[in-house]
Amino acid sequence: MTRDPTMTTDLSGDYSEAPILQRTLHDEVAARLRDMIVEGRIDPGSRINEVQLGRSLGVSRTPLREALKTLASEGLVDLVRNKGAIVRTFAIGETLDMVQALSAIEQTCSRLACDTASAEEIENFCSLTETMVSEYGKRNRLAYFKLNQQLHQLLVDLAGNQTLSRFHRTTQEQLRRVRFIDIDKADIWALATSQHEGLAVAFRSRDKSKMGSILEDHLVLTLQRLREATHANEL
Amino acid sequence: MTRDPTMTTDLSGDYSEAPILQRTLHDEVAARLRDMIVEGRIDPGSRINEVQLGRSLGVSRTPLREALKTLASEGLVDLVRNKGAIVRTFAIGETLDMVQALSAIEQTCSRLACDTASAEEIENFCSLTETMVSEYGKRNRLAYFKLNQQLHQLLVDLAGNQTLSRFHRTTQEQLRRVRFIDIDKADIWALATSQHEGLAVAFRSRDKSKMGSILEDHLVLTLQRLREATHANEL
DNA sequence: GCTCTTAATACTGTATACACTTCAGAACGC
DNA sequence: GCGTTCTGAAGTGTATACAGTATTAAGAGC
Repeated sequence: MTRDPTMTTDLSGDYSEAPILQRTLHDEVAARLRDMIVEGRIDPGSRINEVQLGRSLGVSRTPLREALKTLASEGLVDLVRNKGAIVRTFAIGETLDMVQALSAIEQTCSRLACDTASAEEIENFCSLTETMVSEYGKRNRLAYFKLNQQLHQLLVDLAGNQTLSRFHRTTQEQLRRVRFIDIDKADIWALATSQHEGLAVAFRSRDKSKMGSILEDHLVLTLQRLREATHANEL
Repeated sequence: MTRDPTMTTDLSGDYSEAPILQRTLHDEVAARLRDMIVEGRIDPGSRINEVQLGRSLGVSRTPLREALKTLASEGLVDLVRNKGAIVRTFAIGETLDMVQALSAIEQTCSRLACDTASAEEIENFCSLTETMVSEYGKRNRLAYFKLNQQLHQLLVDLAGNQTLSRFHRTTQEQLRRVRFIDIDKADIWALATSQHEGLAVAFRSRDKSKMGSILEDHLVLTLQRLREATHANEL
């Protein structure tokens, strides 16, 4: 018996699924590094000095190196033999690729979700949309942004395909790097919001092709926004 | 100057892009492990003993653990604190998810490729298809199988979206685990082959919707095949 | 002054050592 | 006999040590 028996009896109800989340050091380090890279606190293209970074994080090289392997798999750094980890520079093209990929997943999933989602789930989606619209009404960018991301992910999740959900999640995560280039112009913001409203309506009537075309429009809008932003502000 | 000058002058032509491929130990180990898992040489669900496996591979725990982090990111193993790496068991549902995801990518990419691929590239695709069909004529399963995989990947690559290509590649790689469940029945094999022929024709005329519907049929066929196979042979 | 060579330094790649957790079985009480 | 506690072994998590490679700077030759 590894746990305190009193605890065990306390939990004897049905709490067995509690995740508890005991992170290891390399997990923690990976998370920290991910943030640092994504938020641009480490220059893209720069090499990562393991001893230096390890010291600043207060860990030895071992968990740090393990974390770097994870980040490499996620495409955030490149690993070069005898040079170590190099923070990956995202070409504009790659960003557009990622956005396009996200949209492709969402379009596929919207079709699937029309078949598989329960009425309750769809209502949930719609009410979340409403919340977002109301945040738009208040011009609350941060709340809007978070809800927006949540909605896109929810749409994908409702298709019930774990593989696609995972891919969508990691890609979206990586895009945090460029997400500060966000809704600049009021008219574009308004348009995006109305698209979301349309999406919810189409979802409620399980209209696959309508959802598809709205998402396609949404993609075009995003790409355009990105291209404009990147002209001024080279990544 | 790090290299022997005579070498440098020898290479002064235009060989600078040679990949050379100096793998590190953890890369090598990751590749080996990937194969072992994918080919079922390590039982799904079993824990991986680091010292034991390291000894059998002739490496210390350090590169082995680093390799495991990579495999974990790829979803081949789960990492549990104080228990180490556990070979992931693929539920049937997850396999179906992956197949569906692959098809979704392919459908999206076929549409994109119709716009972006050059005539030459399309011809290349068509001739590869012909090669595969001729292998089908000889009932050469292995060659057929390889070409089949190549064709699917090529179609995706022709869309020119790195993100989608990468995802397609890793997912296909993971599916090697269940690919031994392959074309059992002659009629299904014939049907799949004819679908490929149709795909090439449609691609030549850049007929997006035709390609989409063929790929959808192809998916249905694959799913059906998988379901039948998995009924008999539980994974 | 410039280039090439060479030596020293810094840093990565790998192995080993130590600490802590988990698990299994023995010892013990009842 | 059954359950509980303790103890030891086994194994993972992390830190450190060592080896080999790249890079920088100094020096020699011209």
